[in-house]
Amino acid sequence: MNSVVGAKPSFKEQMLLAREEAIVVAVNRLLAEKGFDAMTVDEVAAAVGIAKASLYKHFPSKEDLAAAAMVRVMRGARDFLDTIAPDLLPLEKLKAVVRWTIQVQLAGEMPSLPSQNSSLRAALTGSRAYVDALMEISDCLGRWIEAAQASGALNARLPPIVVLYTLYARGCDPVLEFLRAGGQHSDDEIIELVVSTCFDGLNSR
Amino acid sequence: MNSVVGAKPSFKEQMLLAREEAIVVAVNRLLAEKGFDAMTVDEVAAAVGIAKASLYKHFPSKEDLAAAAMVRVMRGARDFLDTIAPDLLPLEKLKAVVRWTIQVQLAGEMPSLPSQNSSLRAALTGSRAYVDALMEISDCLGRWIEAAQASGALNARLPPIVVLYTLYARGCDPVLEFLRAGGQHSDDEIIELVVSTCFDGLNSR
DNA sequence: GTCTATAAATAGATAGAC
DNA sequence: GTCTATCTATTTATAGAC
Repeated sequence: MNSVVGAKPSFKEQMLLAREEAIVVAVNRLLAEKGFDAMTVDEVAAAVGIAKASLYKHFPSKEDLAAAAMVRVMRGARDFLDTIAPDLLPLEKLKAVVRWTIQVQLAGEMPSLPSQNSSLRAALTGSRAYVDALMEISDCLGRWIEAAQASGALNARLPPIVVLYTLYARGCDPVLEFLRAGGQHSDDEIIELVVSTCFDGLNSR
Repeated sequence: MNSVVGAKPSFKEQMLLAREEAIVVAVNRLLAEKGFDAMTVDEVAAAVGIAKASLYKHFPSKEDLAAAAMVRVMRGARDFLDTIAPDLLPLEKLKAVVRWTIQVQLAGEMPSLPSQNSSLRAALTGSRAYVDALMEISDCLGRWIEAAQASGALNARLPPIVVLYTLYARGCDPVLEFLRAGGQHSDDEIIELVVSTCFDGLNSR
Protein backbone atom coordinates (compact mmCIF):
# COMPACT_ATOMS: atom_id res chain seq x y z
CA MET A 1 0.00 0.00 0.00
CA ASN A 2 2.64 2.51 -0.97
CA SER A 3 0.12 4.73 -2.70
CA VAL A 4 -1.29 5.87 0.62
CA VAL A 5 -0.82 9.58 1.18
CA GLY A 6 2.40 10.24 3.04
CA ALA A 7 3.79 6.76 2.55
CA LYS A 8 7.24 6.37 1.02
CA PRO A 9 6.87 5.83 -2.72
CA SER A 10 8.37 2.68 -4.15
CA PHE A 11 11.07 2.83 -6.80
CA LYS A 12 8.54 2.00 -9.48
CA GLU A 13 6.25 4.75 -8.32
CA GLN A 14 9.11 7.21 -8.36
CA MET A 15 9.92 6.24 -11.93
CA LEU A 16 6.29 6.68 -12.87
CA LEU A 17 6.15 10.11 -11.31
CA ALA A 18 9.40 11.13 -12.97
CA ARG A 19 8.08 10.06 -16.35
CA GLU A 20 4.84 11.93 -15.84
CA GLU A 21 6.77 14.98 -14.67
CA ALA A 22 8.78 14.87 -17.91
CA ILE A 23 5.55 14.67 -19.88
CA VAL A 24 4.02 17.62 -18.07
CA VAL A 25 7.16 19.70 -18.54
CA ALA A 26 7.05 19.05 -22.28
CA VAL A 27 3.35 19.89 -22.39
CA ASN A 28 4.01 23.07 -20.44
CA ARG A 29 6.60 24.25 -22.93
CA LEU A 30 4.49 23.37 -25.96
CA LEU A 31 1.45 25.10 -24.47
CA ALA A 32 3.54 28.21 -23.93
CA GLU A 33 4.96 28.07 -27.45
CA LYS A 34 1.88 27.27 -29.50
CA GLY A 35 -1.17 27.34 -27.29
CA PHE A 36 -3.65 24.58 -26.61
CA ASP A 37 -5.34 24.35 -30.00
CA ALA A 38 -2.15 24.34 -32.03
CA MET A 39 -0.41 21.82 -29.80
CA THR A 40 -0.87 18.24 -30.99
CA VAL A 41 -0.58 15.09 -28.92
CA ASP A 42 1.87 13.77 -31.52
CA GLU A 43 4.19 16.67 -30.77
CA VAL A 44 4.00 15.96 -27.08
CA ALA A 45 4.86 12.30 -27.63
CA ALA A 46 7.76 13.25 -29.88
CA ALA A 47 9.06 15.80 -27.39
CA VAL A 48 8.98 13.29 -24.56
CA GLY A 49 10.37 10.54 -26.76
CA ILE A 50 7.65 7.96 -26.24
CA ALA A 51 4.80 6.64 -28.34
CA LYS A 52 1.53 8.46 -28.40
CA ALA A 53 -0.34 5.43 -27.08
CA SER A 54 1.95 5.46 -24.05
CA LEU A 55 0.94 9.03 -23.36
CA TYR A 56 -2.66 7.99 -23.14
CA LYS A 57 -1.74 5.42 -20.48
CA HIS A 58 -0.70 8.33 -18.26
CA PHE A 59 -3.29 10.97 -19.24
CA PRO A 60 -6.69 10.06 -20.64
CA SER A 61 -7.06 13.05 -22.96
CA LYS A 62 -5.41 16.15 -24.38
CA GLU A 63 -7.44 18.25 -21.99
CA ASP A 64 -6.04 16.33 -19.04
CA LEU A 65 -2.53 16.94 -20.34
CA ALA A 66 -3.18 20.66 -20.38
CA ALA A 67 -4.83 20.56 -16.98
CA ALA A 68 -1.80 18.79 -15.52
CA ALA A 69 0.43 21.52 -16.93
CA MET A 70 -1.78 24.19 -15.43
CA VAL A 71 -1.73 22.45 -12.06
CA ARG A 72 2.05 22.51 -12.21
CA VAL A 73 2.08 26.23 -12.95
CA MET A 74 -0.45 27.03 -10.25
CA ARG A 75 1.47 25.06 -7.66
CA GLY A 76 4.64 26.83 -8.72
CA ALA A 77 2.87 30.15 -8.23
CA ARG A 78 1.54 29.11 -4.84
CA ASP A 79 4.99 27.96 -3.79
CA PHE A 80 6.42 31.28 -4.92
CA LEU A 81 3.91 33.16 -2.80
CA ASP A 82 5.23 31.25 0.21
CA THR A 83 8.78 32.43 -0.48
CA ILE A 84 7.87 36.12 -0.37
CA ALA A 85 9.26 37.78 2.75
CA PRO A 86 6.37 38.30 5.21
CA ASP A 87 7.72 41.65 6.33
CA LEU A 88 7.38 43.23 2.88
CA LEU A 89 4.66 45.79 2.41
CA PRO A 90 1.56 44.29 0.77
CA LEU A 91 2.10 46.45 -2.31
CA GLU A 92 5.64 45.15 -2.69
CA LYS A 93 4.40 41.59 -2.37
CA LEU A 94 1.96 42.17 -5.21
CA LYS A 95 4.67 43.70 -7.36
CA ALA A 96 6.87 40.70 -6.69
CA VAL A 97 4.09 38.42 -7.87
CA VAL A 98 3.68 40.38 -11.09
CA ARG A 99 7.43 40.28 -11.70
CA TRP A 100 7.44 36.54 -11.20
CA THR A 101 4.52 36.11 -13.57
CA ILE A 102 6.25 38.10 -16.28
CA GLN A 103 9.46 36.16 -15.78
CA VAL A 104 7.64 32.87 -16.25
CA GLN A 105 6.16 34.23 -19.45
CA LEU A 106 9.51 35.47 -20.74
CA ALA A 107 11.04 32.10 -19.91
CA GLY A 108 8.52 30.46 -22.24
CA GLU A 109 6.87 28.56 -19.43
CA MET A 110 3.47 30.18 -19.21
CA PRO A 111 0.82 27.98 -20.84
CA SER A 112 -1.62 29.89 -23.03
CA LEU A 113 -5.08 28.39 -23.02
CA PRO A 114 -8.12 29.53 -25.00
CA SER A 115 -10.47 31.07 -22.45
CA GLN A 116 -13.58 29.90 -24.29
CA ASN A 117 -12.82 26.20 -24.92
CA SER A 118 -15.51 24.41 -22.94
CA SER A 119 -14.02 20.93 -22.82
CA LEU A 120 -10.83 22.43 -21.46
CA ARG A 121 -12.72 24.48 -18.90
CA ALA A 122 -14.46 21.33 -17.77
CA ALA A 123 -11.14 19.56 -17.30
CA LEU A 124 -9.79 22.49 -15.29
CA THR A 125 -12.80 23.03 -13.06
CA GLY A 126 -13.00 19.27 -12.60
CA SER A 127 -9.43 19.08 -11.35
CA ARG A 128 -9.39 19.28 -7.59
CA ALA A 129 -5.67 20.08 -7.57
CA TYR A 130 -6.18 22.99 -9.98
CA VAL A 131 -9.18 24.47 -8.23
CA ASP A 132 -7.53 24.15 -4.85
CA ALA A 133 -4.30 25.82 -5.95
CA LEU A 134 -6.20 28.60 -7.68
CA MET A 135 -8.26 29.25 -4.57
CA GLU A 136 -5.22 29.35 -2.33
CA ILE A 137 -3.57 31.84 -4.68
CA SER A 138 -6.65 34.02 -4.96
CA ASP A 139 -7.15 34.04 -1.19
CA CYS A 140 -3.57 35.06 -0.56
CA LEU A 141 -3.57 37.76 -3.21
CA GLY A 142 -6.96 38.94 -2.01
CA ARG A 143 -5.63 39.48 1.50
CA TRP A 144 -2.66 41.43 0.21
CA ILE A 145 -4.88 43.53 -2.03
CA GLU A 146 -7.20 44.46 0.82
CA ALA A 147 -4.28 45.24 3.08
CA ALA A 148 -2.70 47.43 0.42
CA GLN A 149 -5.97 49.24 -0.09
CA ALA A 150 -6.48 49.69 3.64
CA SER A 151 -3.03 51.22 4.01
CA GLY A 152 -3.63 53.56 1.09
CA ALA A 153 -0.96 52.00 -1.10
CA LEU A 154 -3.50 50.73 -3.62
CA ASN A 155 -6.40 52.69 -5.06
CA ALA A 156 -9.20 51.84 -2.63
CA ARG A 157 -11.89 52.86 -5.09
CA LEU A 158 -11.14 49.85 -7.28
CA PRO A 159 -13.09 46.71 -6.39
CA PRO A 160 -10.58 44.12 -5.15
CA ILE A 161 -11.76 41.67 -7.79
CA VAL A 162 -10.80 44.15 -10.50
CA VAL A 163 -7.32 44.43 -9.01
CA LEU A 164 -7.03 40.64 -8.82
CA TYR A 165 -8.07 40.13 -12.46
CA THR A 166 -5.77 42.92 -13.58
CA LEU A 167 -2.87 41.15 -11.88
CA TYR A 168 -3.87 37.79 -13.38
CA ALA A 169 -4.00 39.39 -16.82
CA ARG A 170 -0.26 40.15 -16.58
CA GLY A 171 0.24 36.42 -17.00
CA CYS A 172 -0.87 36.55 -20.63
CA ASP A 173 0.15 40.06 -21.58
CA PRO A 174 0.79 40.39 -25.33
CA VAL A 175 2.84 43.51 -24.63
CA LEU A 176 5.72 41.25 -23.63
CA GLU A 177 6.12 39.50 -26.95
CA PHE A 178 5.65 42.72 -28.85
CA LEU A 179 8.41 44.41 -26.88
CA ARG A 180 10.64 41.39 -27.18
CA ALA A 181 10.07 41.20 -30.93
CA GLY A 182 11.09 44.84 -31.13
CA GLY A 183 14.46 43.94 -29.68
CA GLN A 184 14.93 47.37 -28.11
CA HIS A 185 14.74 46.26 -24.48
CA SER A 186 16.32 43.63 -22.29
CA ASP A 187 14.14 41.25 -20.33
CA ASP A 188 14.79 43.18 -17.12
CA GLU A 189 13.77 46.43 -18.77
CA ILE A 190 10.61 44.81 -20.10
CA ILE A 191 9.74 43.57 -16.64
CA GLU A 192 10.11 46.98 -15.04
CA LEU A 193 8.22 48.71 -17.83
CA VAL A 194 5.27 46.36 -17.52
CA VAL A 195 5.26 46.53 -13.72
CA SER A 196 5.33 50.30 -14.00
CA THR A 197 2.42 50.54 -16.43
CA CYS A 198 0.47 48.04 -14.33
CA PHE A 199 0.81 49.83 -10.99
CA ASP A 200 1.53 53.42 -11.98
CA GLY A 201 -0.47 53.54 -15.20
CA LEU A 202 0.39 55.53 -18.29
CA ASN A 203 -0.36 58.97 -16.84
CA SER A 204 2.39 61.01 -15.30
CA ARG A 205 2.19 61.87 -11.61
CA MET B 1 -14.51 48.54 -67.02
CA ASN B 2 -16.53 49.18 -63.91
CA SER B 3 -13.84 47.72 -61.68
CA VAL B 4 -11.67 50.75 -62.16
CA VAL B 5 -11.02 52.63 -58.94
CA GLY B 6 -13.58 55.34 -58.44
CA ALA B 7 -15.92 54.12 -61.15
CA LYS B 8 -19.55 53.55 -60.27
CA PRO B 9 -20.01 49.85 -59.42
CA SER B 10 -22.54 47.92 -61.45
CA PHE B 11 -25.52 46.26 -59.80
CA LYS B 12 -23.80 42.91 -60.01
CA GLU B 13 -20.70 44.28 -58.37
CA GLN B 14 -22.77 45.80 -55.59
CA MET B 15 -24.39 42.43 -54.96
CA LEU B 16 -20.99 40.80 -54.86
CA LEU B 17 -19.69 43.31 -52.36
CA ALA B 18 -22.78 42.99 -50.21
CA ARG B 19 -22.38 39.23 -50.13
CA GLU B 20 -18.75 39.45 -49.23
CA GLU B 21 -19.57 42.01 -46.55
CA ALA B 22 -22.06 39.56 -45.05
CA ILE B 23 -19.38 36.88 -45.07
CA VAL B 24 -16.85 39.09 -43.35
CA VAL B 25 -19.36 40.16 -40.72
CA ALA B 26 -20.08 36.52 -39.90
CA VAL B 27 -16.37 35.74 -39.78
CA ASN B 28 -15.83 38.72 -37.52
CA ARG B 29 -18.40 37.51 -35.04
CA LEU B 30 -17.15 33.92 -35.07
CA LEU B 31 -13.55 35.07 -34.62
CA ALA B 32 -14.64 37.12 -31.62
CA GLU B 33 -16.63 34.23 -30.16
CA LYS B 34 -14.29 31.31 -30.67
CA GLY B 35 -10.98 32.55 -31.98
CA PHE B 36 -9.24 31.63 -35.21
CA ASP B 37 -8.25 28.05 -34.43
CA ALA B 38 -11.65 27.01 -33.08
CA MET B 39 -13.56 28.66 -35.92
CA THR B 40 -14.29 26.30 -38.80
CA VAL B 41 -15.02 27.21 -42.38
CA ASP B 42 -18.12 25.04 -42.17
CA GLU B 43 -19.44 27.25 -39.38
CA VAL B 44 -18.82 30.33 -41.47
CA ALA B 45 -20.67 28.86 -44.41
CA ALA B 46 -23.58 27.86 -42.17
CA ALA B 47 -23.70 31.31 -40.57
CA VAL B 48 -23.81 33.03 -43.96
CA GLY B 49 -26.22 30.49 -45.36
CA ILE B 50 -24.21 29.40 -48.38
CA ALA B 51 -22.22 26.32 -49.30
CA LYS B 52 -18.63 26.03 -48.22
CA ALA B 53 -17.46 25.77 -51.80
CA SER B 54 -19.11 29.10 -52.52
CA LEU B 55 -17.11 30.67 -49.71
CA TYR B 56 -13.93 29.59 -51.40
CA LYS B 57 -15.01 31.40 -54.57
CA HIS B 58 -14.84 34.64 -52.60
CA PHE B 59 -11.87 33.96 -50.30
CA PRO B 60 -9.10 31.50 -51.19
CA SER B 61 -8.38 30.28 -47.66
CA LYS B 62 -9.38 30.43 -44.02
CA GLU B 63 -6.48 32.78 -43.38
CA ASP B 64 -7.80 35.19 -46.00
CA LEU B 65 -11.20 35.12 -44.31
CA ALA B 66 -9.62 36.12 -41.02
CA ALA B 67 -7.49 38.75 -42.71
CA ALA B 68 -10.57 40.29 -44.32
CA ALA B 69 -12.22 40.48 -40.90
CA MET B 70 -9.16 42.15 -39.45
CA VAL B 71 -9.07 44.66 -42.29
CA ARG B 72 -12.67 45.50 -41.48
CA VAL B 73 -11.85 46.07 -37.83
CA MET B 74 -8.75 48.12 -38.59
CA ARG B 75 -10.65 50.34 -40.99
CA GLY B 76 -13.36 50.78 -38.39
CA ALA B 77 -10.73 51.84 -35.89
CA ARG B 78 -9.14 54.23 -38.35
CA ASP B 79 -12.53 55.72 -39.16
CA PHE B 80 -13.21 56.15 -35.47
CA LEU B 81 -9.96 58.04 -35.03
CA ASP B 82 -11.17 60.49 -37.63
CA THR B 83 -14.35 61.18 -35.66
CA ILE B 84 -12.49 62.22 -32.52
CA ALA B 85 -12.81 65.96 -31.93
CA PRO B 86 -9.50 67.62 -32.90
CA ASP B 87 -9.68 70.08 -30.02
CA LEU B 88 -9.57 67.36 -27.37
CA LEU B 89 -6.39 67.05 -25.36
CA PRO B 90 -4.15 64.25 -26.67
CA LEU B 91 -4.63 62.28 -23.46
CA GLU B 92 -8.41 62.47 -23.85
CA LYS B 93 -8.11 61.29 -27.42
CA LEU B 94 -6.17 58.25 -26.28
CA LYS B 95 -8.72 57.49 -23.58
CA ALA B 96 -11.48 57.74 -26.17
CA VAL B 97 -9.66 55.18 -28.29
CA VAL B 98 -9.34 52.76 -25.38
CA ARG B 99 -13.01 53.17 -24.57
CA TRP B 100 -13.93 52.42 -28.15
CA THR B 101 -11.69 49.34 -28.17
CA ILE B 102 -13.30 48.00 -25.02
CA GLN B 103 -16.75 48.65 -26.40
CA VAL B 104 -15.97 46.68 -29.55
CA GLN B 105 -14.80 43.83 -27.37
CA LEU B 106 -17.87 43.94 -25.15
CA ALA B 107 -20.05 43.99 -28.26
CA GLY B 108 -18.51 40.68 -29.32
CA GLU B 109 -16.94 42.20 -32.41
CA MET B 110 -13.24 42.03 -31.63
CA PRO B 111 -11.58 39.13 -33.48
CA SER B 112 -9.16 37.15 -31.37
CA LEU B 113 -6.24 35.79 -33.35
CA PRO B 114 -3.41 33.57 -32.13
CA SER B 115 -0.32 35.74 -32.11
CA GLN B 116 1.99 32.87 -33.03
CA ASN B 117 0.20 31.34 -36.02
CA SER B 118 2.63 31.87 -38.89
CA SER B 119 0.32 31.21 -41.82
CA LEU B 120 -2.07 33.75 -40.40
CA ARG B 121 0.71 36.26 -39.84
CA ALA B 122 1.74 35.81 -43.44
CA ALA B 123 -1.80 36.50 -44.63
CA LEU B 124 -1.97 39.65 -42.49
CA THR B 125 1.42 41.07 -43.39
CA GLY B 126 0.70 40.20 -47.01
CA SER B 127 -2.51 42.20 -47.01
CA ARG B 128 -1.85 45.70 -48.23
CA ALA B 129 -5.16 46.93 -46.83
CA TYR B 130 -4.34 45.56 -43.38
CA VAL B 131 -0.80 46.87 -43.23
CA ASP B 132 -1.84 50.27 -44.51
CA ALA B 133 -4.67 50.65 -41.99
CA LEU B 134 -2.43 49.47 -39.15
CA MET B 135 0.23 51.99 -40.11
CA GLU B 136 -2.23 54.85 -40.31
CA ILE B 137 -3.55 53.95 -36.87
CA SER B 138 -0.11 53.60 -35.35
CA ASP B 139 1.04 56.88 -36.84
CA CYS B 140 -1.97 58.74 -35.50
CA LEU B 141 -1.73 57.19 -32.04
CA GLY B 142 2.01 57.76 -32.03
CA ARG B 143 1.53 61.49 -32.62
CA TRP B 144 -1.01 61.73 -29.83
CA ILE B 145 1.25 59.79 -27.49
CA GLU B 146 4.21 62.04 -28.14
CA ALA B 147 2.05 65.14 -27.74
CA ALA B 148 0.65 63.85 -24.46
CA GLN B 149 4.14 63.11 -23.23
CA ALA B 150 5.41 66.51 -24.31
CA SER B 151 2.61 68.25 -22.43
CA GLY B 152 3.27 66.21 -19.32
CA ALA B 153 -0.08 64.43 -19.42
CA LEU B 154 1.54 61.06 -20.10
CA ASN B 155 4.54 59.60 -18.30
CA ALA B 156 7.44 60.78 -20.49
CA ARG B 157 9.80 58.16 -19.12
CA LEU B 158 7.89 55.41 -20.91
CA PRO B 159 9.08 54.69 -24.45
CA PRO B 160 6.24 55.65 -26.82
CA ILE B 161 6.25 52.14 -28.26
CA VAL B 162 5.49 50.74 -24.80
CA VAL B 163 2.54 53.08 -24.49
CA LEU B 164 1.31 52.10 -27.95
CA TYR B 165 1.51 48.37 -27.23
CA THR B 166 -0.14 48.85 -23.86
CA LEU B 167 -3.05 50.58 -25.57
CA TYR B 168 -3.26 47.88 -28.24
CA ALA B 169 -3.34 45.25 -25.51
CA ARG B 170 -6.62 46.68 -24.22
CA GLY B 171 -8.13 45.22 -27.38
CA CYS B 172 -7.72 41.68 -26.09
CA ASP B 173 -7.95 42.20 -22.37
CA PRO B 174 -9.13 39.06 -20.53
CA VAL B 175 -10.14 41.25 -17.60
CA LEU B 176 -13.28 42.18 -19.52
CA GLU B 177 -14.72 38.69 -19.79
CA PHE B 178 -13.78 37.91 -16.19
CA LEU B 179 -15.60 40.97 -14.94
CA ARG B 180 -18.56 40.30 -17.17
CA ALA B 181 -18.76 36.68 -16.02
CA GLY B 182 -18.78 37.96 -12.45
CA GLY B 183 -21.95 39.87 -13.21
CA GLN B 184 -21.23 42.53 -10.60
CA HIS B 185 -20.68 45.42 -13.00
CA SER B 186 -22.47 46.98 -15.93
CA ASP B 187 -20.66 47.42 -19.23
CA ASP B 188 -20.21 51.13 -18.57
CA GLU B 189 -18.67 50.41 -15.18
CA ILE B 190 -16.34 47.84 -16.72
CA ILE B 191 -15.22 50.37 -19.31
CA GLU B 192 -14.40 53.03 -16.75
CA LEU B 193 -12.65 50.54 -14.46
CA VAL B 194 -10.40 49.30 -17.25
CA VAL B 195 -9.68 52.80 -18.52
CA SER B 196 -8.80 53.79 -14.98
CA THR B 197 -6.42 50.89 -14.38
CA CYS B 198 -4.85 51.47 -17.79
CA PHE B 199 -4.10 55.16 -17.36
CA ASP B 200 -4.02 55.62 -13.58
CA GLY B 201 -2.66 52.21 -12.62
CA LEU B 202 -3.52 50.26 -9.49
CA ASN B 203 -1.64 52.50 -7.06
CA SER B 204 -3.42 55.30 -5.27
CA ARG B 205 -2.29 58.86 -5.86
C1' DG C 1 3.73 0.28 -19.77
C1' DT C 2 5.57 0.51 -24.34
C1' DC C 3 5.14 -0.22 -28.91
C1' DT C 4 3.01 -0.49 -34.06
C1' DA C 5 -0.90 -0.06 -36.51
C1' DT C 6 -5.32 1.67 -37.13
C1' DA C 7 -9.74 3.39 -36.20
C1' DA C 8 -12.98 7.39 -36.22
C1' DA C 9 -13.85 11.95 -36.70
C1' DT C 10 -12.98 16.36 -38.39
C1' DA C 11 -11.03 20.16 -41.10
C1' DG C 12 -9.40 22.70 -45.09
C1' DA C 13 -9.83 22.65 -49.76
C1' DT C 14 -11.49 21.08 -54.53
C1' DA C 15 -14.13 18.70 -58.64
C1' DG C 16 -17.56 19.10 -61.58
C1' DA C 17 -22.53 19.60 -62.69
C1' DC C 18 -25.83 23.34 -63.25
C1' DG D 1 -21.42 31.73 -58.41
C1' DT D 2 -23.84 28.16 -56.15
C1' DC D 3 -24.52 23.66 -55.18
C1' DT D 4 -23.53 18.40 -53.78
C1' DA D 5 -20.18 15.24 -53.20
C1' DT D 6 -15.61 14.14 -52.41
C1' DC D 7 -10.63 14.33 -51.61
C1' DT D 8 -6.68 14.67 -48.67
C1' DA D 9 -4.45 15.50 -44.59
C1' DT D 10 -4.51 15.82 -39.88
C1' DT D 11 -5.85 14.77 -35.22
C1' DT D 12 -7.68 12.59 -31.17
C1' DA D 13 -8.00 8.29 -29.42
C1' DT D 14 -7.78 3.08 -29.20
C1' DA D 15 -6.76 -2.12 -30.26
C1' DG D 16 -3.90 -5.58 -29.50
C1' DA D 17 0.75 -7.76 -29.54
C1' DC D 18 4.81 -7.94 -26.50
